[in-house]
Amino acid sequence: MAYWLFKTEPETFSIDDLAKKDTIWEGVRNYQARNFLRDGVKEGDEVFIYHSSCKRVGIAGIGRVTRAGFADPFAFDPDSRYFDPKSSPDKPIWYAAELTFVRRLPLLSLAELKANPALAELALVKKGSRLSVMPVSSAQWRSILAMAE
DNA sequence: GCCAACGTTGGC
DNA sequence: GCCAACGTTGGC
Repeated sequence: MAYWLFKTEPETFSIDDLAKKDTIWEGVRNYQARNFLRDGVKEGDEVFIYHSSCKRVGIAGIGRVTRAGFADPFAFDPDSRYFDPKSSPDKPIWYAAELTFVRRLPLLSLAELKANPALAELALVKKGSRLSVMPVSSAQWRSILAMAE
């Protein structure tokens, strides 16, 4: 089983929303993140949910992948803001995953995460990183969970 | 709201 | 293939 970190703007979709309802993580339109969704993310993997662009940025909880490696259906919907006419069901460009809620964590702020030397290699804390889907090693996962205790 | 960092686009 | 212009992300 692998671990990941997904970013979301809580005003759009938060850990509280995930707690209410399973969701398709759609609208990832960055090729590096797409590659992780297409090739890396598998059913059963666990995911830190990170709240970005808000008052308290940081890791807010955990989800689990219930379905992975399928084409992002929103790319085919002309009415969606994520519509991409270059993507088709035959040759999809964009991929999605489905998540279910596992649990909340006491918010681990970005500042705390940055201050932990064990997380220096985490893409999230690297300067200028804007990846919205990124891998988390099992060692990093354990370090972050330990911070939440 | 500002702006730095990064990704994408398109002219040449 | 280069690179300037533009758009987006995301912390502050």
